[in-house]
Amino acid sequence: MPSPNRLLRPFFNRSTLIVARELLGQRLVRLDKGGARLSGLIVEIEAYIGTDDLGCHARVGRTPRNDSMWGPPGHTYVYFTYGMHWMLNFVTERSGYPAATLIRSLVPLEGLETMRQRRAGRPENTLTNGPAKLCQSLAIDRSLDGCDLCHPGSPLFIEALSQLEDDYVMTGPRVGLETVPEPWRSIPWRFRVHPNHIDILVDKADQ
DNA sequence: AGCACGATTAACT
DNA sequence: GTTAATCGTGCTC
Repeated sequence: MPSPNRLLRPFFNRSTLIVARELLGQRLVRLDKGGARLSGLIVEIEAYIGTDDLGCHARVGRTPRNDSMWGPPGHTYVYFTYGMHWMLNFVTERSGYPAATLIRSLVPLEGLETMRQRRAGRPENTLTNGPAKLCQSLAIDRSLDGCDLCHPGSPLFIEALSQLEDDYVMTGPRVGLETVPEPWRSIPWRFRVHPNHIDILVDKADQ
């Protein structure tokens, strides 16, 4: 059953910075085993753009690991790091150009019981407030690498809500790039929903 | 074949 | 604030 407001290919086939900015406040939906809906609002996201970006995995060229990032927009790029964590990205821009957005944090909306089970023993406020934590709660791993967000019936997609006003968007340097040379280390390609606006956003999404 | 390291997290002082 | 966990990946020999 196609979702009425699912974001489609043209949305992702644009400048990565625009896509990242506009994904803030949108609802990420994961159809779990059995079809149960797990979802959350995207409140933190980062952009990784091309082979010149020394913070981007594509800096080493096309490899089996980062292959999805070079493919068509609107697909996932899911990778494994630190020997234990999965990370979720959405591929942007034209096919052949490697760029993606890293989903760093969600506010959980649906399926919290399942998320709690997968994050057993951890505090309630740590279900999806980190790139590896949200992948654990949503059961995202290698099997979802290359998944087409725009394909009807896909187990992962974005439901469009209203666009966030600029007043509620914060930008800054990307996280975890301390060893990356400037300007890439400090370039403000991290986007967040202002903390004071998150409750309002959740209330609107609940309507 | 061997090596150094990572778009992180949790547990520690 | 510091550090261990843990292994796939890409690089060098």
